[in-house]
Amino acid sequence: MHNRVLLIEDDDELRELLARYLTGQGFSVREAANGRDGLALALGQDCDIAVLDIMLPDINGLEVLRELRGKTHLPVVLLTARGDETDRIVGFEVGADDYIPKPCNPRELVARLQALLRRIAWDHKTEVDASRIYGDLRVEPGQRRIFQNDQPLDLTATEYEVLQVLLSRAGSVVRKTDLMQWALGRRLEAHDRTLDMHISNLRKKLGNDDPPRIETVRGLGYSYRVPV
Amino acid sequence: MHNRVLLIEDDDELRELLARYLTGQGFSVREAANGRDGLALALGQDCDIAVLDIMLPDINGLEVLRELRGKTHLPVVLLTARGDETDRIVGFEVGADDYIPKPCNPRELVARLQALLRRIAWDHKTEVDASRIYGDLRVEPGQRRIFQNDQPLDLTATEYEVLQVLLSRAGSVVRKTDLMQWALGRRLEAHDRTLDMHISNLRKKLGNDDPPRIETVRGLGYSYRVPV
DNA sequence: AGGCCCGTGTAAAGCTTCGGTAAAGAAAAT
DNA sequence: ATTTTCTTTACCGAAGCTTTACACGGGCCT
Repeated sequence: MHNRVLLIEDDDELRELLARYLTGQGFSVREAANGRDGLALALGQDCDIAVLDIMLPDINGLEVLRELRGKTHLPVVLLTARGDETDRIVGFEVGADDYIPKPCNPRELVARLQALLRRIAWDHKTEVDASRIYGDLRVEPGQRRIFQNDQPLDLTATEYEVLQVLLSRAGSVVRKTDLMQWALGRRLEAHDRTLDMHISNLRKKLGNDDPPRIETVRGLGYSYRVPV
Repeated sequence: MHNRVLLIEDDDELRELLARYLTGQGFSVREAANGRDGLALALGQDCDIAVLDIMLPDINGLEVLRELRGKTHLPVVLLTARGDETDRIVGFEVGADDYIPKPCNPRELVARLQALLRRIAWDHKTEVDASRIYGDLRVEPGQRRIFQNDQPLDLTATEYEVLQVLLSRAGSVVRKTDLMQWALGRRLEAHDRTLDMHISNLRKKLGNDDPPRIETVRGLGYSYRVPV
């Protein structure tokens, strides 16, 4: 639940289909349409697992993977054309953790992502557990705690999720419907004020600064003000 | 290198073919032609990874896997009939790490085995049998005992498992469902309070300190407070 | 400008789910 | 058979999620 997937796939239609499906399954998805962007995002520490198409317009997927492996152990699932055995084998050799042939079944993709994440959880301590810092806040995913100037904030489970999502996208606007899906795991229905309440409570716990750390973007959602 | 693979497959021809190929690739192979033998070998601690056919003459492969998961985290690659999607998804849910459709390409099998082993090698650093110390507690896996200030705690088998899992992840939150699976060897069903009871008893035996050594993370699980 | 609608902030109340633990029953070990 | 351990049942209190209600304010229309 609440894992962050990076989707590197140039086919817009497929990418958006998968993104929608993964989001519906509780993943927080970020997307890249080419190798360069994908690589940048993957190195940005803001995802737990990557799905990487081999056929990309700029850099070859395998090259992206090789590049990535020089710097991180981020788990990677390759998307390959069905039957292209060579790519597969090379992919594994370069350090992929899994591959799925295209056209792929989304349910299977989810199952594989979860199997991989579970295996990592068992074996312990990878990037998934690494702490992330945003200004005076520090997120400790292992403890599921967030510290402000090294003082743990007393957050409820939901508040932790909401804030963690906002932080992982610090500086950009998170739409309410997405925030709902990622942090609460369900659809935003009309007249549902739940999210507003959690935001309100979070602001209180973060200290009601001016300007507020969590900015309201009317009609859209919220955004954590990027720390200097 | 020289990893030990357990091959559980009833088709003699296929099994021997794979065995020969894997051996040629530098694996040390042991074989089982049915679920019962396979299970016994898998629990014998003498292998690093297992390849498990779903269709077996005696016990269903998924059943073998479920049984196995109660006791060990041994990585398992499932062999399934091509296209049988249900088996796959169920397989992942029961805790498989990967699957390959039959008829399978041996090169791909090797690639997948190696990807899995590599992932584990990265993540896995701790030795299994060494005693570990957490503050005033000392875990002796050999004796299956835990000492507090060099006094052995009088724990039951289950309590030992629960505490040992919590300790091995000290400082991180362990989800109830995982704790159940790892320590009790079965799935957490709704309204099952067994785990809560063991925690309650453990707290009593550890001395009901304040703040408690075993913290409750509401809605998620428990976490052993990391000693200073 | 005035009025209206809609989205938002937040206090307070309602309600559900979750967790602690005692006690009883079932199962396993001795 | 007896003891130990594990599981189930039941009850309670508390945590925290959601709903309700009302207030505020911006944007838009006339």
